[in-house]
Amino acid sequence: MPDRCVSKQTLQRLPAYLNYLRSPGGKTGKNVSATSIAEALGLNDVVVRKDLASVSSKGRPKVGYARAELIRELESFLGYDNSQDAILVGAGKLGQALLAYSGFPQYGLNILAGFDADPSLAGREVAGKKILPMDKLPDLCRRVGVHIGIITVPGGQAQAVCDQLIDSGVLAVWNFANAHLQVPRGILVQNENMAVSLALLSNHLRERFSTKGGA
Amino acid sequence: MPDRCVSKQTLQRLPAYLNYLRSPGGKTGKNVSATSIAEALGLNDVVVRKDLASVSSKGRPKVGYARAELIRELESFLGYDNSQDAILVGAGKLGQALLAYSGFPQYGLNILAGFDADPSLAGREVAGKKILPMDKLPDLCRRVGVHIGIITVPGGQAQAVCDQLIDSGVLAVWNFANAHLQVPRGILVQNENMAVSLALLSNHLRERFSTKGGA
DNA sequence: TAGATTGTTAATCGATTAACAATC
DNA sequence: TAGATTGTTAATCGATTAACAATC
Repeated sequence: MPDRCVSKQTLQRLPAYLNYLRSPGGKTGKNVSATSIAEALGLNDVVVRKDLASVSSKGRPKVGYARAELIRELESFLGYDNSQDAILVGAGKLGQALLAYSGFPQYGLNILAGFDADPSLAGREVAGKKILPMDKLPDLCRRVGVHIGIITVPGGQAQAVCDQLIDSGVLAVWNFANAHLQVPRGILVQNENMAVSLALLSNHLRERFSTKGGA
Repeated sequence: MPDRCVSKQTLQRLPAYLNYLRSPGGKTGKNVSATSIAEALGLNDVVVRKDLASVSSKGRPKVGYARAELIRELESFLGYDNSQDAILVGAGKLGQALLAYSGFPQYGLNILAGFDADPSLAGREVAGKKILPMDKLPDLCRRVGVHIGIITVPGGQAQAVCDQLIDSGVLAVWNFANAHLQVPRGILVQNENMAVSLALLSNHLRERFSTKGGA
């Protein structure tokens, strides 16, 4: 069995491999080599080979990997074939967009419901998903065994919501709020931080212009 | 003047420092030390000190940094005080949510308009922002000098949209589509890839349960 | 002064890359 | 067989951490 413990870097590249293998744009033979994936994605081929080795052990010299099987192995490794239940807190614009996004099941995420502190939102539905009042949260989480919580509240409320989620049994938090969340050991916070992305974009533009102007 | 060329890792941490300094939760003295920031965010203090040194040179032994000035320096370094124009392509659910998001100006991003290939969307407004047909894109970008393009179309269309953006003068692409984009040298693609985040969440849960079950 | 804090220089760690042996 | 491709072992690179000197 391949090693289940991979580096964060590897884990971040695996979805790109899967995406490439699924895309109709790529080469369409029965087999696919790490080398060709590397070339298509602009990566070093040894990196790809090492990454694939942690997901599959079916690579054959000269032949490569069986495309269909590698896809299945990646999907399984990434948990796409084993859906996890999640709940979302904060049914504002972003929260509703996520509730309505139909692509998550494909990635093994099943959002059961949204929660919001605003009582006027309670009872509404977004894309067939109920928005419930906050006091229903602990019960639902514990009863169903929800382990993933999605935070889409304003930054100031994020920590309180996070604490509540963890109290209710959540083990992994997907945080869209611009806040640093304090959590106990063993709980994962995955920040989807737009401010970080924007900083990288802005820095790229500044560097480009300063280079052009300077040299 | 502090060094303008910082590592990607540093750049990713700077917004967290700024966020912490702005937050009312933190200590509220006139001065703030790298050590205290490090402690609050769970980072090594030398990392924070090195990061801050690339943004400011006003740190004083025993005293630390003047909070207000450090905030200004971070904002300036991150480009929050120097807004960049952007356009968005793909006015579906996610696209509309981003168009409507009122927090971007705070981060120096100003979305001028949305574009969509669907003619039935053209002419609509979302939060005061026009949705325009695709054929208006090149002209607007060039006329205004837009350098940032946001892609929120389905994966299959992302590369074509990306090419069009670059043709129209865009230098940095913020890609929300699940697709690997091929771009010429000098163009930045910043992927906001939900699949990657979900992979990290899913992996955490798997590891937690396998550890619990195994040992 | 004494001690907290800064900034720097050296050591450690981990990831990437390069070189190579194994194999279909 | 020959050559493409895999997987592994060693070398390189960069980031983090540790140790230390400087200073208000």
